[in-house]
Amino acid sequence: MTMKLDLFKSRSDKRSRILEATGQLIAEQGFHGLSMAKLARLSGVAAGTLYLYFDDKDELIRQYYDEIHQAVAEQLLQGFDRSEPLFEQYRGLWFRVRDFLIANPDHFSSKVQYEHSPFFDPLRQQQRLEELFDPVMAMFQQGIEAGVFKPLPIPVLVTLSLDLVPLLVQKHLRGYIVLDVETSEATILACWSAICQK
Amino acid sequence: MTMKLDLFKSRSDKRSRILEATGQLIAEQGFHGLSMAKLARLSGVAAGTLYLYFDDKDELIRQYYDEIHQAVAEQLLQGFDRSEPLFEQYRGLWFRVRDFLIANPDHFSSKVQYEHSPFFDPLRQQQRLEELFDPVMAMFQQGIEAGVFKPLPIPVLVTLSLDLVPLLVQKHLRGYIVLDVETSEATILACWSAICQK
Amino acid sequence: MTMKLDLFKSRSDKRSRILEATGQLIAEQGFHGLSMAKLARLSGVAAGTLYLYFDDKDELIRQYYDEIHQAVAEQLLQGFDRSEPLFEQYRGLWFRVRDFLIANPDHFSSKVQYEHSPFFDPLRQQQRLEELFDPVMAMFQQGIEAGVFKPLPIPVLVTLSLDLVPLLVQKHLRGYIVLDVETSEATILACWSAICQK
Amino acid sequence: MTMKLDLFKSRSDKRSRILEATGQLIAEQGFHGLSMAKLARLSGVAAGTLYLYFDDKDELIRQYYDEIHQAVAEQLLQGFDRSEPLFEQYRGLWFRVRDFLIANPDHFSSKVQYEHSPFFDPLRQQQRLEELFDPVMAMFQQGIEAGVFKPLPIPVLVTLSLDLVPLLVQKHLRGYIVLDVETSEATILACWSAICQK
DNA sequence: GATGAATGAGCGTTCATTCAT
DNA sequence: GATGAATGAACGCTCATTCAT
Repeated sequence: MTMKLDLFKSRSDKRSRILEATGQLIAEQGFHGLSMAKLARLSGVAAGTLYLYFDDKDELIRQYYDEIHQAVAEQLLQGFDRSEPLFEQYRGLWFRVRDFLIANPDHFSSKVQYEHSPFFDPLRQQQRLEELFDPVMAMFQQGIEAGVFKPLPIPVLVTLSLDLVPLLVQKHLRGYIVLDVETSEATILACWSAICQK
Repeated sequence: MTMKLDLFKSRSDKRSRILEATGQLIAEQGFHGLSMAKLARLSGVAAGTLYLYFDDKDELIRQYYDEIHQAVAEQLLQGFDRSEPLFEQYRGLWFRVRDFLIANPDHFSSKVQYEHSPFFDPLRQQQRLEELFDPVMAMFQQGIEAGVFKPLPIPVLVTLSLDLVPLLVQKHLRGYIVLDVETSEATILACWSAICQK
Repeated sequence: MTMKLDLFKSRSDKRSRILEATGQLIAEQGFHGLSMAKLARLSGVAAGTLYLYFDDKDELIRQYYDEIHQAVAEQLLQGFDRSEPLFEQYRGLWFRVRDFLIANPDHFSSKVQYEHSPFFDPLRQQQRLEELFDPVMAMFQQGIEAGVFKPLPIPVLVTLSLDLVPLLVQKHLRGYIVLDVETSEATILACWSAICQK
Repeated sequence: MTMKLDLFKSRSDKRSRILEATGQLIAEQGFHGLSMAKLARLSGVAAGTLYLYFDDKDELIRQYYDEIHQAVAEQLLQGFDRSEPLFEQYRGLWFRVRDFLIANPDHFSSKVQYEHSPFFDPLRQQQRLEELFDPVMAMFQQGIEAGVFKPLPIPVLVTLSLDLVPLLVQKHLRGYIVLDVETSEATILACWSAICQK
């Protein structure tokens, strides 16, 4: 099973090719290197055609990240089994996030740039994330209700356990740490201590 | 005592005004909205004058963030007392970071945009941060040697305890959570569990 | 039959207009006065449009002079008949150069400015000239082999006979001399003495 | 005896330094690379000071070339002996021009750029040249009157004999020909044939 | 006389977007 | 639907010149 993303295989062929080229361009040249002209060339589509499928650059980028997030969520939740013990659910998710980010090293940077660009609407994003990751929210809810997790707001619990994985992977990719399985397991336990009662 | 930054009050007056305007422009329009022409207008300075004080846009941005980081480090470390008990040192720092980010709500976004821009040099940054926050590194080192903290790499301990503060403040500012003193204290304890042995 | 150049009448209409405006601008304001903004205005074209037809200013200038040189060569060699006696070939060419330079008084100055500008590549130019003026080179070769011309390097013979025409026309245009037919005929004979044996 | 120019050793020290730096800058970076800021730096003088000695850039350049031409004329006429036979006078001058241009390979290019720049006033130049090279004009006049030279206008005779030296040296420096003593002597004789009766 | 900080018009170039075909 | 030529405002940057000190 690969963690590499394979996307955009639906709807209009042109639309898919454009979004695919968007990803490729961002990966190769960074968020700032995304110009409509380059995008048209790489998509094999005329410049004007971009505007048949997307209102403007903003919309294109928004839709690109919407689809990315959708796909990422599906991939991360594949194998997420709510019937497992809480710790197993959490630990599995932690590893899937780690593996995905290591397999897609540009993803996090690209996402961060998007989230701090003028295109980004934080409220819209929050709603989508809650929908996409509803099972994860449910897991935290269950843990609180069962008295296993501390009675902190769920977003705090998420930060204490999952939000730091991208930060750790980034340090790993830059060579500041080595996030091997052993270190990961220790960190997972550390986070588990953070969110659990007692 | 205010946590609001008051910077650039040294060297040439023009240079200060330019750097101040840089901060204002990034806060108002985002990193992408920083153009030399706008900057000149807001500084009340001619376009060419910018180049008397900075070699080019790269240099200007680099120097802007160098000064910002210097000032932030000084402010965060003010009152950081290595003779206090470990927990007190850590807790005090946690609160100062929180208070600073709440008082300077654009700081984190601006920093993140910079760090994912083509101007950014991660190696140089890493070195500077270790110098600026040397006492904090020493605190973690001491905690490990005393057997209080888990024997994890220091960058991991940093992530588990301090790197999440910006994420939490961001959620606070967006209204997903309320990071009041009570929640903060609970979170501080949670992080403390994460990094401590046992 | 006019000696005035009529160029750029092929390919895209816009491209022609740009090159025509280039010539006009150089004639009116000199090589140094050629800016892309002025060029766009005079061409009746938007600034960005220039870059649809030419990669950058260098390329535009290079292509402008390539086309000019091509057209000039064609015009100067029109009626150049290798079957005529050597003297007739040479004399005819001399007059066509004179007439052309008088009809296009800015041509020489423009050419000289180009050849001393940073855009200019002397090697490339030399090759092109030898190709364009191949029949003239052949004429000199033939003269040497027939023992009519002195056994000097061809470029020296060219200088002794043809390179001075622009200098003379320049003096004529500035009013230092009057290069009428009589003076021309005398000068042609003088040059002929210079290059011929005995 | 060197043919290298040593100039500007008179009048105000600052003025000399500025003109010296002008020559150095043109030699190193070409005519186009001459900016007032660089010139000030290289002269060791403040930008504003340039305008104490010269009205503007035009004037500075004009005065620079005036002094250059003066010095060049003096150097070329050193040893020019009107009492020698005509051919010896002419031959000696030819060689001094050749040697000077080879020793100062940038001189010709710089002069040509100047003469085709907007700073240049051809009438003024013509008058100065006739004054500076008065003995040479006299030589040609004498040759005509003695019936040795063809009764052509003097500027034509100058072109036929001396104006081509720079062209030949340029071809020499670019490697198209080798202007050694032998070739020079042959060319001198060729030019002599061009200007002499018979 | 001498300074050098300051100016601002101008430079070559890019790019999101439009629209006639 | 699809094209791609065309736009023109905006970009980062340079430079001859001025003027308060």
